[in-house]
Amino acid sequence: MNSLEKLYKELKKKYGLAKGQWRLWCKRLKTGKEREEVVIGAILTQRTNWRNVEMALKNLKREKINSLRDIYKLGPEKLAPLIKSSGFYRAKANYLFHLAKFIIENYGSLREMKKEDLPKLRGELLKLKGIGKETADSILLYAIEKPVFVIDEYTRRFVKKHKMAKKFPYEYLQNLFQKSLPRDIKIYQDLHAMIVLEEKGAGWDSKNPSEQKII
DNA sequence: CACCAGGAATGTA
DNA sequence: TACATTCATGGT
Repeated sequence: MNSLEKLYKELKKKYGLAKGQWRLWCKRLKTGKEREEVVIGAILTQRTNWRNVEMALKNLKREKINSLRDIYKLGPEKLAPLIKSSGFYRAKANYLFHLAKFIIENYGSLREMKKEDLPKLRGELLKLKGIGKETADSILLYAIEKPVFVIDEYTRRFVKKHKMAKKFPYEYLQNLFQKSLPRDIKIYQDLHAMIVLEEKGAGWDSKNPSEQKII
């Protein structure tokens, strides 16, 4: 067992089962609706805290905008004011609209998207404006359920803290995680989620645990 | 008013 | 390829 697998087991002991509320969040991904919300959240949360994203999501729900298809039909101009609280809202409205448009026009749904292979999907997502590696991989791992490890600031901190590497480019770290772990979507999701909890320190928002940001 | 929030795109060597 | 700089906004 390598050192990363050991860290994984330790985190699991700490956050698994007893304190495993975050598992509820993962289970909710079973529904297509929740997976679409992951896509929406992935864009809205860029350079913004999750609380502001929640307000935006609430606005969308109030207007009955619950799916990527709804966003596609709505258009960026009408979308922008609804997501104002998430910051950078004009840019994000465009990013999100074009992402929804891409998914709906080319695949129809996330479920259909999953049938395509990972490198092709990743390449397609990265071509879209406003979608970089972290956002693309978040969508791939949590919404489409492809085995790709997400590297974010929390992951970088984690790597530094445990002296797992001396350089920190995205692909290098991604490869480090993927070659040290079984190629398993669930493990990638679990570990990434626990790293976020661990590095974030604060743990769960007691008022609203199910909405805790993980991706 | 300063600073924060889990990025992305572009420039540069 | 890898690191530095620029851009983009509401909330507190």
